[in-house]
Amino acid sequence: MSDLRKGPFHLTNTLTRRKEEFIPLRPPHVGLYVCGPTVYSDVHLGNVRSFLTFDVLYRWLTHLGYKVRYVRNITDVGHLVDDIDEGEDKIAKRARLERLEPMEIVQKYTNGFHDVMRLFNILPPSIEPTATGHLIEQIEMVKRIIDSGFGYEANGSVYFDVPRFSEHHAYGELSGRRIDELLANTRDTEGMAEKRSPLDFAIWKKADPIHLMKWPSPWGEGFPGWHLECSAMSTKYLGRTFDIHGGGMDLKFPHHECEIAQSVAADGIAPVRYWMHGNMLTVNGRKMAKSEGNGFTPEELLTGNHKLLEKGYGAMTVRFFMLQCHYASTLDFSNAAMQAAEKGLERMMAALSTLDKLRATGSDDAGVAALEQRCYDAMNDDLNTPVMIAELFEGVRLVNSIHDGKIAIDPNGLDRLRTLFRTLTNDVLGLRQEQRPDTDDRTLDAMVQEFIRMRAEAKARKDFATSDRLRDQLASWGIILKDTKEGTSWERA
RNA sequence: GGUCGCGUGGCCGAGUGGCUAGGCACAGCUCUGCAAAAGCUGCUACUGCGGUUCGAAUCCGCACGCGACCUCCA
Repeated sequence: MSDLRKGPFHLTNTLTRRKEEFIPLRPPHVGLYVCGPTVYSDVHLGNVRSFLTFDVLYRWLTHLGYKVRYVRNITDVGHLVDDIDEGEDKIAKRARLERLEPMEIVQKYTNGFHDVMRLFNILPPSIEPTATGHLIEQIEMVKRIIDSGFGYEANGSVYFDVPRFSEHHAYGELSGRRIDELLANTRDTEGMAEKRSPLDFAIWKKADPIHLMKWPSPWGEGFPGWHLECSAMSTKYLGRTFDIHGGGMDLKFPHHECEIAQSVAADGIAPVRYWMHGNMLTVNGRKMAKSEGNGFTPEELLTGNHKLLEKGYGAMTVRFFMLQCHYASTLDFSNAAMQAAEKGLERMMAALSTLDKLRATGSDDAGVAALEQRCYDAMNDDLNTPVMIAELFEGVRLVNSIHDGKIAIDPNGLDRLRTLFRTLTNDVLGLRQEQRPDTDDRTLDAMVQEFIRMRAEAKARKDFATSDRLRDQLASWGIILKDTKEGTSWERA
């Protein structure tokens, strides 16, 4: 944990709405829970942003030396489509539409989700539990809630008694809601006859005979309520109280508010010490969402085959683009911003490989120690990736200047610079060279190298007409040559 | 309607009561046979109107504009 000396880590706790020093319950262990996807359709770029935010958190905590148990669930049952009482399970609905067994839907979109996570270099969690795999834990939790007096059964379903709970505990603390205001804003209570209050939410739902996904329980055949799985599974793997719970801003209410209420009701203790919420990705100022129809899938992003996309963009470009904005701010997607990110990432990755060629000839560290400290300060200040990236660009300038012989650095400084750069860009930010199938193609590379050789020969005999013709020919195929002291390299336009 | 948040230079986006990120774009210069790449230099912004202060983009109030949540959503 030597890195912890570089300063305390602060993060914004959305429960207190303040930036707080992060002190784990049982150092060096950290318990982290993040709400995962509901696997009934393809993930879109907005989802990716959220998982990316917590990926960086996970990477940073790990880098600081903490032993992180990172739990991110797969929701494979429980979300209703329409109204609270009349709705159909999302996965069951999808299964009906696609004429598949519900678990086929679950598997299909879970696989897709994992593919996307890999594409964006988002690390897998330590545990990835599913709701259907934890029915017993959920049923037990419902029992505890009933026993504590905050749950009641009605016609085979079990509801959480919000008004009663709020008489004893602070319901609405996380999202800043007041129960009387919530009641005043309640819409029509049609079809909610079973519930004592419109604010109550289902923790167990009775399944009608044709329902596809259902399990036996003390209250009859049914399925767990939507908020329950996170509470049950976080308790199982991280304990009744754990360090950090993350999720998208849009889950704050009611999902996370309900989680708190359930845990307090069942176990008598607040489940989470630090709540973290990532902000939304927007398109033309509007939240990217399935329901808005303004989302696109990673595949469309890569191919550029979508009306919002002027061209295709690599996964690493997107990752870099997102990291240039603080996680708590909204980020607007635009082609101009993506193209700027593409250029910036290229420059940074180029510096990373230039680093290998540098030689230490100086007598001091050229400011590397100070640069390192600024990078750590930025990350320790609520994961301020945009500021750290700004510092890294100062590092890029330093690398290039050393390469050009304009600045000298001593061996220790160079070592430190290499370690710093590789660690922060690869391990912490999770950036790597964009996977460009074309440039990885050995045949293509061999062909281009032959052109480069022919051009070098032409240049050697000052036949610039020929050398330029070769270069222009490559350019017309989208291959750009770059002459350096070490020779000529190439890249895709 | 209720709650919360935002409004920064051509674009994207950080940010602290005073010293005023970074990327992209643009312009000039250096290097180079030319170009690209790289380096250097320039471009000095903070919605409007009041107020607090020696001093505010940063604090307070009002106005305007935008968004999120209040129903599933990362």
